Amino acid sequence: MSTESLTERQETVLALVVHEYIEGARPVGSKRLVNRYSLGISSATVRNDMAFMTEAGYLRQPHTSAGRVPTEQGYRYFVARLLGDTELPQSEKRLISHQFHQMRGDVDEWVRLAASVLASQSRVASLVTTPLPDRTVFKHLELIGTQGRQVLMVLVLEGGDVRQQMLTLSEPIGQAQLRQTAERLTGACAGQDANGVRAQSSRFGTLGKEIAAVVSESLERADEFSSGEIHRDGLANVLSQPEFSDTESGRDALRLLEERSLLEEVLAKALSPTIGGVQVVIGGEGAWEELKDFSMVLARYGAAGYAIGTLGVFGPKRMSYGRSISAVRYVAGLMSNLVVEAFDA
Amino acid sequence: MSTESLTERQETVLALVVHEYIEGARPVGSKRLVNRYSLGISSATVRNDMAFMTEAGYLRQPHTSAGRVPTEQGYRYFVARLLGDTELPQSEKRLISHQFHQMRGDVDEWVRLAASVLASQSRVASLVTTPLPDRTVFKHLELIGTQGRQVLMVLVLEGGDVRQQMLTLSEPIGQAQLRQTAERLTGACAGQDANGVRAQSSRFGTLGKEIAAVVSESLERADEFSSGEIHRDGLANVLSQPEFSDTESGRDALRLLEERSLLEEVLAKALSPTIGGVQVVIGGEGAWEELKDFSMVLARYGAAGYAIGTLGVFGPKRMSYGRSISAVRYVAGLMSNLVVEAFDA
DNA sequence: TCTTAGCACTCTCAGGATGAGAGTGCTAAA
DNA sequence: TTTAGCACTCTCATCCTGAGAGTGCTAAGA
Repeated sequence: MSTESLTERQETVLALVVHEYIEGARPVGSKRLVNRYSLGISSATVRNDMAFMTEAGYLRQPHTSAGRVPTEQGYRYFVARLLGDTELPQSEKRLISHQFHQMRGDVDEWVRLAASVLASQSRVASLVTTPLPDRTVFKHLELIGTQGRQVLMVLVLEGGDVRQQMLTLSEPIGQAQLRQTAERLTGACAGQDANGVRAQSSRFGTLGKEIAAVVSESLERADEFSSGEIHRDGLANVLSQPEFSDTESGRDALRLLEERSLLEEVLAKALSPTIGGVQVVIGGEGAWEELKDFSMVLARYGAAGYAIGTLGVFGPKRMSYGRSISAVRYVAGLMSNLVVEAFDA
Repeated sequence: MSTESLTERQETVLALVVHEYIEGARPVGSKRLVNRYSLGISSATVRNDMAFMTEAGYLRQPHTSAGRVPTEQGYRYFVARLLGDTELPQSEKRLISHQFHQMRGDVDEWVRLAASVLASQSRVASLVTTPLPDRTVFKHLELIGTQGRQVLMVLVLEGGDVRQQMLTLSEPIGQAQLRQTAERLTGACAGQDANGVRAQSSRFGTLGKEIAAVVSESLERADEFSSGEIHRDGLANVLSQPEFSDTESGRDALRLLEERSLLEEVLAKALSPTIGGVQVVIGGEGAWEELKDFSMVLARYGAAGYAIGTLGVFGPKRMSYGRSISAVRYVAGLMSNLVVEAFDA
């Protein structure tokens, strides 16, 4: 686990091992490397470098007399220092951008398309959460009586998000009074967050207080980090990866992808709350034992003051980081534009 | 493929073959049967019956001198005539019902729980769509200006469903006029469906006509059978089934489960629009070639005049139909109650 | 007429043996 | 420092083989 740095030649070898292993999914040997890439050195020299890097923790041998496989440390070094700034080819970008412009639908449709694009570009599984307002601010309230004491509350948030909720009032109230109360609340609380609404609460009558309590609670609930619905796509891609060909591990991979709570935790903790920048989580980074065989490439999208969501890909550690990173970066950019466009004039 | 009926003894044998094959996942032989179940006949007799039923199309031999496996026809006969009315054990019912009552959340949470329960009960994958109003009737409209010509339209439907949509008007309009128009439209169109709204349209001014067009279009869109979001759970269960242990077929299964359009088609066509009653789709029933290795057990839930959704399970033809049917029936019942409760006083 | 014991035959599948291929570390020479 | 050469190791696809389970058929029994 020493962090001594590598010579230029060693870096080349490391990069080739990572590349070759990602392509071929089997341990990479010295001879294979010199045969396929005409680097000007012999296999014995490569062997020496490999031995050094194995000692230093960048490579690993599955068994004596097998080729080398990158360790997590090796992948990290590769991603951080050897993988240049990758970009999707122009043609791909145009194609994707076209698909996004083709579509004029609701948020769910964007999310679905983003997940689909990420999955097909990265060739692993993808995750996209629906965007949620980053600071939940009240904008408008509507109360609609149904029958008896049952009332439908429609809460419009800054940024255009809408929530509906059924309330049971302590006594039946007519539509006229409901409307009046809703207008009063809207007038007094527009632009406030949960605490602001609570602060205004004393100004209202019984019904107003009752409603204000529900509203502030709802605003508060939204403020806790809840990632919204998580859309997945490309699950089948993960099963194509040879490391998950045996039933056991394939099932494990799927189980992780289905487990909402784990994913939410990773999305929340691994990503800095700022937008822009792609985060690579390799083998759980020591924090998540369950993820030790997996990597994720994640990014936030949206814009501060509007709404924020998360998207990314999930696959084996042996994934094409270049492809994944560039796809995630590009799609996050597109989605951010959409969020801003949709909520702006 | 003759449909001659079977003797009582043959039915017993068929039922046992189906049962044994579902449990053990390997072809069922005559000796095995007489050893494990003390039916009062010899293996030779069983062999004769098996030979007859193979001829008649209920059973199949994977190869000469292997045991028998039920055909689709065999499964259908079993489900229709031999599988009695199955019910979940009381203890399970209580447990599930408890989970549902525990939860006081929004529709998405119900859907998630239903999918989770179905998956764990049936031990295959589950699907649950969000409930949608069965006839889309306008109830209330709200227009909220944001900036410039951009307006957020909030459309409340009978039954409590809410949709939001961004509009770009042909010219900027102040909030006061927006509000007035919304009120006028609400007054004139409450209780109408898409055509009703269109019929009223001539009574409004320019802005009113513009909005009414969007509203009626939105109502219409909802009326086409769109199944809403499809929630899945228990995908990993499917991979545990031995028939999907090899990579190829497991991936196929997942791909089908991910394919929204196919699932929507099946849910729409296979199910009668009435609620109550569980439908079993075995091997695609000739209509869907892709589903020839799979079975689904489906039901609608909700209530006419409120909202309707679909739920069910998806697995190999060799699935426990008894368990699946009883789980689907019970969960559909619970969900129907929830829908009615939520939208009633 | 229906059932069953017996028999010869078939087919699968798990387990063991084997050899080719790929890779390694080490040593000694350039 | 690099490299050619060598002896050694480990995997993996392939082949072989025998046990086990199952079948259909025939002839005898109820």
